Amino acid sequence: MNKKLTESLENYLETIAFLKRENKIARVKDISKMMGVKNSSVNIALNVLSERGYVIHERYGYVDLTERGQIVADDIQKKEDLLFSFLHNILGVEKEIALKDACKMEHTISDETLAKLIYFVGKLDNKNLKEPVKKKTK
Amino acid sequence: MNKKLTESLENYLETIAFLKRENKIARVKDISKMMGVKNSSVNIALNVLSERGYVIHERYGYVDLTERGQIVADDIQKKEDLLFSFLHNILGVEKEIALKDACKMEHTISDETLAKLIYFVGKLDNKNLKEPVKKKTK
DNA sequence: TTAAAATGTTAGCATACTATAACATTTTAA
DNA sequence: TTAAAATGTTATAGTATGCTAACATTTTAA
Repeated sequence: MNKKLTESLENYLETIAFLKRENKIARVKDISKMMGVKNSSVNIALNVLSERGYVIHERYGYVDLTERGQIVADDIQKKEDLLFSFLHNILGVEKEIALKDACKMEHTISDETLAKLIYFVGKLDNKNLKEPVKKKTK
Repeated sequence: MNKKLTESLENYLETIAFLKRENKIARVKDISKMMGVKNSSVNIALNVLSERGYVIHERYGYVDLTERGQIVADDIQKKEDLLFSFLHNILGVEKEIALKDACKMEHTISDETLAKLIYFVGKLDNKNLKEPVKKKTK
């Protein structure tokens, strides 16, 4: 059985995915710097993520995501992007705050809410771009 | 200095406030039952909340909120209500899931996002109730 | 090519939260 | 009014997360 990842572990995956996109590789030091934690904390997290099949990490070597780890990272990134866009572009929340809020919410939002939000955002776009909104008749 | 409360401690305050509203009083057993934890866990949380001035709890007696505790509980409840309403009434997320999501988000949403959401919900209501929406002219 | 610097790892400790089990107090009902 | 039941508390332990300090390895630059 595979327990759900904690928020912290999800953040490690997300960070590793980001570093791989940016630098092609991810190192312990980059991860700790980006996340504001110590190398030792990164190591411990990596051990857990390795055991559970989300990352590959050879001693003193680079850190890589397994397919399973990449899938989780992509999923979270997708949530973050949508939440950030909703908060910033639709609600008008300031960039930094919108990002901070999105980074917390991405770990807790349910698939159902995510789906509804995607639909809602799409509908809003249509309204704004294509036609005036009609009052819904009861 | 007063550190921010953890999500867990905020939940204890929220539950105590709920029980006081419903039953006039809050007891350790009611709290543990509602939160799905053991009495011993409640006790430890109450000790922390007492020390930090959020609750009053005499040994073997009822649990009460200080003014400070009540203010925090009210604040969180306000956030929960707004988030639930947005998720359920506007996005159309099913009741139980909307509540579950709101109960997580209420601990992380920033004041800025909260304010923007209140404004947005108000605007939507106006649109739906008073007049068709005009496309915003650039 | 080797010593210093940079990076990575491990051991031991701290905080937050929850649980179980043993014990204490209060409430209840016979 | 007192024994049983209900409720509350404490001691001890486990999981998750982070830190510092000591140590190991790799990279670098002289």
